[in-house]
Amino acid sequence: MAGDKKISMAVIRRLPRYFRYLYDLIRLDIRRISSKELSERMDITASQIRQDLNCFGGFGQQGYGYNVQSLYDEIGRILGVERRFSCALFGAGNMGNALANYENFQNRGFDITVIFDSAADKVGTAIHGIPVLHVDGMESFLKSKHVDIAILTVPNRAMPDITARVVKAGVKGIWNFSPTDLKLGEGIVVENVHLSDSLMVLGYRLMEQLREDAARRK
Amino acid sequence: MAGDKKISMAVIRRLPRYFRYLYDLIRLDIRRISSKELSERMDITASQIRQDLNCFGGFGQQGYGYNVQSLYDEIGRILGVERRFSCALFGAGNMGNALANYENFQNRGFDITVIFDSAADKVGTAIHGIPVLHVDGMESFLKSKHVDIAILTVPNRAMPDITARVVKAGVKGIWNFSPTDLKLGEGIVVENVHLSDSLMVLGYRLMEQLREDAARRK
DNA sequence: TAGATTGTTAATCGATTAACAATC
DNA sequence: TAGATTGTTAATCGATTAACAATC
Repeated sequence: MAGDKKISMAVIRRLPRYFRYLYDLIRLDIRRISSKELSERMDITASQIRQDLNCFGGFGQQGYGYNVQSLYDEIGRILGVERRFSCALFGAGNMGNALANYENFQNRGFDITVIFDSAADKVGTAIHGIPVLHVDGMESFLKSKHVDIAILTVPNRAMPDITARVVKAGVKGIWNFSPTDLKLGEGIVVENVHLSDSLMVLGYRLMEQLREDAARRK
Repeated sequence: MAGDKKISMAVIRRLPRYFRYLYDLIRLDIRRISSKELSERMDITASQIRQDLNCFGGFGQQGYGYNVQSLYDEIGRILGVERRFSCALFGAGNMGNALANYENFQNRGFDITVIFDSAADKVGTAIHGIPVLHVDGMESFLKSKHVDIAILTVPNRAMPDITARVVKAGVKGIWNFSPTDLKLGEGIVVENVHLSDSLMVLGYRLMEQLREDAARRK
């Protein structure tokens, strides 16, 4: 049922993955798919797929399965790909550069409208056509342009100041690339991309794997 | 007990976070901490902290708590920060550039020893002192230099070819920045960084938040 | 010793999987 | 109609939280 009951984060985090797989199916010109077939492609159980989708509504048809295009559209709608968010990128370093140049965010409804930095040689330039302004002037820009999301790629030491200021200026979402964990009040949504954490987990799992390989060889 | 029973991924993914918080405590010159105090800082339950740590051994002391430095050392050891992995970076685009310039991976024991690309204007140059070689020659390099990890920042269309080749050349871990989900055999460890997925989840949660805000205002 | 806090077992909660009646 | 496959309920599994005896 498409009720209003709270959807669990576990389900939400799987939605973009469904979205990607369905897009692939469309490109392969596959028109319909059963939870069974999809489960084999995605390597999750058919049960989970049906449970997940039924959090949002009955998108399938008994005896038939799911129409690929309409399921894709539905999940896109749930993820809100048609709405647009205005984003400000903080930090014009290497990661900031990479994100500013990444076309894909546009397609997903995220417009990076400004980049803030404090380095004199960067302020006044543009990256991928996006103007780089001095961070001192963020408040008036964020408020007047109604920026929804701050993308943070600033050094750790700058984090407390920057986060406090963007939140005060009305930003509601933060995409955080710094290792700092943000402690913010209610009503601010934070999504972390902790690259070092991810790499360390890879390292742990790799060591574990190598230990297993060694044990098997014995 | 420091047994050999399989540690769950949920626990492993929390380890880098403990590691970061303990490092912060060291810098604050805090010598000991109880699970209660740490739980308040990290916003998780004290019970969970004690359960997590006890997967690996009894690091604390009744009536005292945990010694910050030695707990930091223990978790570092579990995460294997002292071992070194040899990494090859594929793709000298914006993301590749950002990763090549990121000092922090070195500190965590990951050495990027080579960058592979196919663009004539990039091959033969160096990024952050790391040589950019043509991707055609990857096999001999990967094998002779015993590369452990491939960091993939290549376009989607190049993924099937590149992954097949790095695995064949003996790479055991993949840090994947492309939206492609890798389907690999047993024994290859893959850690994904799906930036678009993360951003879409942020978008979903933000819409949800805005709906709640609107409901509250009524 | 008394107080504090761990290590660990038991209880609870939530997420995943299995089963099957409903229905296309 | 018969076969297929969903939507949904029930069972299982695993992770989190609570409780408390052990012990510093």
